[in-house]
Amino acid sequence: MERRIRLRRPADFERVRQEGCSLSHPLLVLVVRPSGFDCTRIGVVASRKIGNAVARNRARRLLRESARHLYPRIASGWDLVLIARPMILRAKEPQVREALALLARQAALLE
RNA sequence: CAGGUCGGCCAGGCGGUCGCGCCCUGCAAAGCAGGGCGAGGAAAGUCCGGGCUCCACAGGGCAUGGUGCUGGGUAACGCCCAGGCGGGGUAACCCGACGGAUCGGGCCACAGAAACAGACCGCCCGGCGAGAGCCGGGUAAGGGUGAAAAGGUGGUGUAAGAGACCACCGGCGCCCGUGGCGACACGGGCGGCCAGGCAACCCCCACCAGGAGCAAGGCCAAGCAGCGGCGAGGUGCGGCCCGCACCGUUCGAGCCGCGGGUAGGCCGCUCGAGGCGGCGGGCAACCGCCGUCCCAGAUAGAUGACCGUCCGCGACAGAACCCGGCUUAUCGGCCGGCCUGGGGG
RNA sequence: GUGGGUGUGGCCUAAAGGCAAGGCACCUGGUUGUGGCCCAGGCGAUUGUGGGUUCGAAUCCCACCACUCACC
Repeated sequence: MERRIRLRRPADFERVRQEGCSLSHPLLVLVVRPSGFDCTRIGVVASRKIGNAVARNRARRLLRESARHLYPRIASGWDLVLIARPMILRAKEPQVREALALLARQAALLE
């Protein structure tokens, strides 16, 4: 997933998590807020609760890969933050993608 | 063959599709195309040591902290190598904070007479007493206590005894000789056995250490607003004092409280005490010379997903300025040296 | 990145190198018509883990683990 469509700055993360709406699933949490631009940007978070550095990297990679496959079908003009939950370490990529698609449909971002 | 011990190495492979970061080249550019590179042996814990950067410059004294057999290696070390000594193991081999207890202070619970100073039961002598025994003195062999109580055996000696004396053995101190750079070892002589342990208690001795840390430090851009109180000292060095320098005591350094602004980008940023190969020196750690290679540089933080296939369904685990060590975690596999036991030729 | 702190029964705290103490909780009995309060008795500890120093370690030293705080 290219960096230009990623959330980068700490202030962006702070704004989305303060002002956005959140939807949860056992594997992850999705936070949504209108971006004010045409494009949609996505940020990925794994806290120390997930585990050590290897586990946190694994969780972020799963979320990024799922978002990459779904990105063309997601509506434009939103900022998304994906937060990993501990259960995600036991899942494989298609399950994570399915969970993300479910949350995106609930948020009316996906068809 | 079995068991042990020491050392070194590997860390799923191959093929395909989609995807990520950096660098180079081409195109005028957003970008696209091609090529190259892309986590570890511990990247970890942050327990030590250095490089690098800033703190204006260096000095003296007192503290504080660390290390602790000897020699060597190294940029340096609390690391490594070799050796000595002590301990463990049949052995290969492993382990060791391993300087000083007559400078001084402190501690050694309980038990025990007594924990570094003395005598409870004993033994012996003298006196008293009809006697049991009592009093005074000598003694430290035997008993008892304890983790620890004036070296062991045999003799001489004695009232009873005792290194009081003698022989041998063991330990300690001093002196001399030999070997070794040295720690130390071996041999000889003398001395008295005056008599403990703990310095991972203070301490003494020797050696070492200025402070902070890449959020160091430098550049660019953007933004802002002051007010009130205390006030003669404050800052540069971290602990203190001296010295030196700077700012300040009318125009107010600094501190405290309230309030206001920013949290973007670039450099540092990877070529290094570097890897590999050869030759030479050294027992080794390691060093020198020559050749050759370029091997992550991210900044919400790049290595992943899916499919096929093989083995045994693959552990611990992710660079964040860089190196040298230590320690800890780790499924399993491969190679080699040595030791012990058994069997065969 | 740097520098501190803590770890003791289920919980909260004690303990100058010498038998790990107390309160709450829990259990049993008493008191009461019943429960609480109260009284008596009892159970319950690898002192975070592993080594070392010492005759002897919760205490001293080293390494590790977990939690936690402060600063930039």
